[in-house]
Amino acid sequence: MSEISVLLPDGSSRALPAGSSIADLAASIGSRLAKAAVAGTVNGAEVDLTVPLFDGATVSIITADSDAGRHVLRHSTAHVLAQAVVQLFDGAHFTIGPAIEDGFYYDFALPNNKTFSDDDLAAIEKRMREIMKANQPFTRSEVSVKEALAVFATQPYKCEIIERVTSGAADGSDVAEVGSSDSVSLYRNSDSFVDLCRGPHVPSTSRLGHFSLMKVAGAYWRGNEKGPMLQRIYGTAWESDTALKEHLHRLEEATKRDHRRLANELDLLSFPTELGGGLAVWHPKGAIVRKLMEDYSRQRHQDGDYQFVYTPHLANANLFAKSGHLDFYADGMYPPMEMDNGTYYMKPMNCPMHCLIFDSRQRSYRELPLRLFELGNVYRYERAGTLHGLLRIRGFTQDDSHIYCTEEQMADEISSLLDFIMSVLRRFGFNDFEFNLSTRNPEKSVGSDEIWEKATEALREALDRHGVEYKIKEGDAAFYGPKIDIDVRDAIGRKWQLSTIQCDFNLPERFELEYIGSDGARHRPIMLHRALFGSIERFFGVLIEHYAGAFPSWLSPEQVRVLPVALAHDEYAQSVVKQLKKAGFRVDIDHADEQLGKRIRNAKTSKVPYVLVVGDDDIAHQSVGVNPRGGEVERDVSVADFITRLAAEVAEGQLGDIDVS
RNA sequence: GCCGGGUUAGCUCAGUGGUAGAGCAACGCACUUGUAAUGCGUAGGUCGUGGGUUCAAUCCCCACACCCGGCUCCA
Repeated sequence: MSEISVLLPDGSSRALPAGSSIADLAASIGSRLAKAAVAGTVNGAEVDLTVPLFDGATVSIITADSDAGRHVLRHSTAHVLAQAVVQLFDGAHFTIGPAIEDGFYYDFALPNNKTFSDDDLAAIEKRMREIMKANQPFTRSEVSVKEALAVFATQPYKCEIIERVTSGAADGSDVAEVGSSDSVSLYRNSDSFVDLCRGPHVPSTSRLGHFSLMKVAGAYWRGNEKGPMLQRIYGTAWESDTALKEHLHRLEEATKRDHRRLANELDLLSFPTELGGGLAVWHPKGAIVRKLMEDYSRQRHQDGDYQFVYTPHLANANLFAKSGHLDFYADGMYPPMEMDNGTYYMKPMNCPMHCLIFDSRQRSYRELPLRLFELGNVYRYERAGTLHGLLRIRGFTQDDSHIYCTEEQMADEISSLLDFIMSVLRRFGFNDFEFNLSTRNPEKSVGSDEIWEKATEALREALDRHGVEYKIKEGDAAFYGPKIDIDVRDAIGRKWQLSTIQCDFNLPERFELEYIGSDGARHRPIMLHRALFGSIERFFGVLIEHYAGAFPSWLSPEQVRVLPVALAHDEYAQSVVKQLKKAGFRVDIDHADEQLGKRIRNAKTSKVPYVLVVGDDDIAHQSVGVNPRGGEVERDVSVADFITRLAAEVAEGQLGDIDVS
C-alpha cells in the first residue's frame, strides 16, 4: 500500500495511506481531534475535511473552538437557515449569507414583499433543527457558469451573483459566496437544497446545532439604499451549548449596562419626547459628571497651550457656502431660517468659525502652532432611523480644536497629540487603544498629490514614533485630508471609536488663510481638526457603559452617602456630612426612617462609591463604618482618616472598581 | 430615509371591543433598627397625539410624534 507524507503546523511530518483525507489525518492523531475538526487547510487554503491529501502537502486541522472553526460552523448554519426558509416559504429567493462576528445572517426576498414574523423565526429554527438531525452531508461540486445558471434558474439573486463574478464585476462579498474562477462551486446538502459557496463547510448538518436565531431586520440588497429591501435573519452559532450560553449571557450583561437604561435609572439625563428626537436634557446628577469631564478637559487643554474661544450656534449661510459644507452636507443640517438680512443655519461644526478667528488679523509664523479650543455645541439633522441614545444624537458638544501649523510642524504636532489623547483617555479608565490611519480616496478628494503624501507621511511617522500598531483604512479619509482614528476597548471588550486627528487642506484654501513666514512671504497653514472625547454626549454614553454606571469616585455624582443607624445618630451623621462637604466631597445623608438594610441596598443600587454607617460606637470614637462599593466593610475608621483616603483616591484619579462581570 | 416591532401609573411591565392591574418608587402611620428589600394603609393613569370605524375604542383602521432592533448614512 502506498503512503503519502504530510507536514503539520508544528513542523513534524506524518505518514498516511494514499487517498487519506484531513478527517483521516485527524482520526489518526486522536479521536478528540477528529470530533472537534470541522475543516482544514492545505498549503494555506481552507478546504473541506473530506478533501484527499497529497504527498508533501502542508496541512492543518481547523477545530470548532477556533475562530476559523467557528466561522465554518456559522457559515454552514447560514446554509441550513436558507434551506429551511426555502422549504417553508414557497417562492422565497435567497441571496447571501455570510458568517459574521458571533454568528451569521442570511438575506431573503419573500414573494409579494412579505416579511418574517417572530413566529416565523421559531418555525424556521425548528425546521433547521430537523435538517441538522437528518445528518445531511455537505457535498461540494464544481460546475460551469452555464450549469450554475441552470441550477439557480428560479433564483434571480444567485444568478446576479454568478454573472457578476464571471463578468469580473464581483466584489468581496460575491467572491466569498462563489470563488473567483471560471467554474462555480456549489454545496448540496440534500436533493432539495443547493447553494453557491466557496466553502469550506462542516462534513454534515449533524455537526451543527449550538445556535439560535436572534432577530429579523430589513437590509438593502448590496447595501444600496435605492435597491430592493430584503429580509435579513440574524443568528448566532457556537461550538458548544456552553459557548452559546456564555454568548447569550454576555448579551444580557451588555443590556444591563446600556447607557440609555442606566441614564434613566441613575437619573442622569433624559430624552423628552416634547423636545424632539435626538435631543437630551441633563439632570443634576448627569450634569455633575459632565461638568467634571469638561473641567478636566479644559484644565488639560490649558496645560497644553490651547487658547479658548467661543463661537455662536448660528451662522449666515454664506459661511457654510464658503467652507463648502453646504454643498456636501446640506441634508445633514437643520433646515435654514430665513431672516431679514439673509439665511441662517444652526452650525453643524465649529471649524469655519475658528477659521474666521485665525483670519481676523495678520498671523506670524511665530504664533504657530496656533491651537484654538472650544467645547462647541453643534446640531446635525441625523436621519430619524439612525438616532441611538447618546451615541448618535442631533444636538451635541464637541471638544473641538483646530490647530494651524506649518508643514514642518505637522509631524511633531500630531505626535504630541497622540500622547495627549492617550493620557486624557487613560484618566477615564481606557487603556486599550487601536489606531486607524485613513488614506486618500482619489475619487473624492481635494489637494495635491504632494500635500496628501506629506500629510499621510506625517501621520504615519507620528504613529511609528509611538511604536503603536495601526491599521490602514485605504480610501477612508475625508475629502479634505487623511486622518487617524482612535478606538478604545471598554471593560467588557467592546470597541468604540472616540478620538480623531484629521488633516485639512480644504478650509485653509477656501478661507485663504495665510501667515507671514520668517522669509517675509505669505504661506498657507496646514489645519488639523482634532477631538478627544469626540462629543461629550457620546463619550459620556460610552463611559456609562464602560463603568456600568459605577463611576470612579472622582467622577461620581454622589461620592459618599452617610447612614445613621437610628434617629438618635442623626446629629452625629449630620456632623460627618458637614466635615465631608467641607473637605470638598459630594455627600448625602439618608435619614433613619427606613431600616438600615434597605438604605444600604438603595445606596448600592445607586452605585455610590462609599456608604458610611454611623451608630453608637462611632459617636464614641468619632469614627465611621466604611462600606465601599465592591469591597469589604471596615468598622471604626476615623473621620479624618476616611477624608484623607478619599481625597487621595480622588486626586490620584484612582479609577475604582470596574465591574467586568 | 427604508424594513420590522413598540408607546398602558414616576420606573419595570401585565391586560381587555363595554373607560384598567401588579411589583418597585411616592405619600401617611406604626416600628428605631450596625451593613443589600419591616409591616399596614393611601394616592397615582384622557392607556403617545390627532382623525376614522362602531351603540361603545386603551384594544380595530389611518396619519403623525417618539422609542427599540437592523439597513443606509455619519463633515
